[in-house]
Amino acid sequence: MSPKPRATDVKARLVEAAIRLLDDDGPEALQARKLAAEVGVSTMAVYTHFGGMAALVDEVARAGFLRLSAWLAEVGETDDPVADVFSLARTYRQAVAEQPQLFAVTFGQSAPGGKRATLSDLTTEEGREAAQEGLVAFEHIVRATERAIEAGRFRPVDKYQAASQLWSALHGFVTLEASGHFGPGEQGIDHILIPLGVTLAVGLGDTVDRARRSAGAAVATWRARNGNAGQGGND
Amino acid sequence: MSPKPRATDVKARLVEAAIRLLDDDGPEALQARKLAAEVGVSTMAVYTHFGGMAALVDEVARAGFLRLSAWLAEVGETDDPVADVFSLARTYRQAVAEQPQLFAVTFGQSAPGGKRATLSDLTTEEGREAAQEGLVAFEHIVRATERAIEAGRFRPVDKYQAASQLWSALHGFVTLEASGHFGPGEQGIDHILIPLGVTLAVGLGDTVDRARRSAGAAVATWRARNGNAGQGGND
DNA sequence: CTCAAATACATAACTCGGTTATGGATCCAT
DNA sequence: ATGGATCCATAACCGAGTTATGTATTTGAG
Repeated sequence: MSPKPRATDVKARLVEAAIRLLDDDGPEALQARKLAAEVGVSTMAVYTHFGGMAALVDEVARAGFLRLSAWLAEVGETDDPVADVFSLARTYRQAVAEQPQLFAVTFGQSAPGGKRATLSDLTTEEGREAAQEGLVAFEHIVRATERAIEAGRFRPVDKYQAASQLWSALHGFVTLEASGHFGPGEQGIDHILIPLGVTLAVGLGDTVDRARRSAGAAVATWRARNGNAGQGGND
Repeated sequence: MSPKPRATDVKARLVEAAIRLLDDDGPEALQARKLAAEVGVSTMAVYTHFGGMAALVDEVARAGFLRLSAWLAEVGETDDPVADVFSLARTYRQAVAEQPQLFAVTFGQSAPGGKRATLSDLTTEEGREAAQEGLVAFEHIVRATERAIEAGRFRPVDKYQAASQLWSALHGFVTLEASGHFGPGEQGIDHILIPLGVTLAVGLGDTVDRARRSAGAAVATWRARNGNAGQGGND
């Protein structure tokens, strides 16, 4: 009745191979034949486990969100919620910068086959799950925003509304930076992202002075945690 | 020596058909055979005029930027530069909302074949031209920002830097909205985009009061120009 | 322990879509 | 008019997703 499938890990290995090949060789590496060869199985494995390439790609997208959520979760909370917002932004950006191909898929910018119109009308079940994971990542921003409001740094507006503003700005920056605007390396961070964060914080109610100090605190935290590289670093 | 090619318009007709089919049938309609059939030629026309589908798609992307630039140019300038920023944002959003498929291609979110890693390493000549057109669209935002600084509404920061902040936020909002977040219809505009604009304006130096008035003025201008629909409009 | 059902997967063929090879028709300059 | 180049129709090629089919292996039941 319920012949539990053998505990092989072919499914997981396919996704792992997909992510690895994706970052190494670009989106065109996301091919059933290549992945199957990499894992050492036939292309049929893709269909028994996923039903098709689309679902496998959605699973890769979901993996991106999961990785992002995990990374954002590591940021943690300090007693300066605005600094935490900056840290979340820096982390979000770093994740995308380190695995641009993966997040291009995750954000639907590079769907092999040109599918995926909007996140709302996703076809596969895996796709809907991926969208859910995206909301989990968003929750981290909501939390920090909420604390900033509670701390009196932001005006008492709806936290989801304020968080959506921050998310829009952050996501837009990351997207445009990944597209090549704002120059290579860390340029965009100093010239655009941090000033953008200050602008938003001030616009949401913080003072210029406190916002700048929080930005500086986040930078210090970042350097302490990731080494003070990134000066001449080309990523 | 210079056998000027016959003045047929097959090339333009192919791009037009691509845009039309794209909006009607989605990205999967961007196929050499479908386009050729639509125009009434063979697939070879794609290769004589573009060299391949990739270049044709880049031309479609460029058409999106051109359309966006043209639309933004129509906004014009009033004596309230901050209101003009709101109007530009509203227009930018509207263009994407009306032709989401086109701009998904333009912004590289839906490249048939899964190409296009970053805008910086575009392969085809058309692709580079498309990127150039994107900068033209950006210039409209720079102009309005510059005038806002000159008018004393924004602090005297670098206009490109300030405009990049606005652009990031705007582009992020539009992208996320097109992905289905912020709900359908005009919801996102009232709940997120306009508050986001106020936040940014205030953060850049404007007062809350003046920023809100400018937002209101832009809304009034928009309604006057496009009819006061959009109340229950589902786009 | 045996057996039936279901799962996992190999092999190979099918389909669709981008691309290329080839040849003919048309247009322009000389 | 004629040579060369462009445009494009026909048809074949090729890569990649998918499907058809068969087999082995695992699982649960008796």
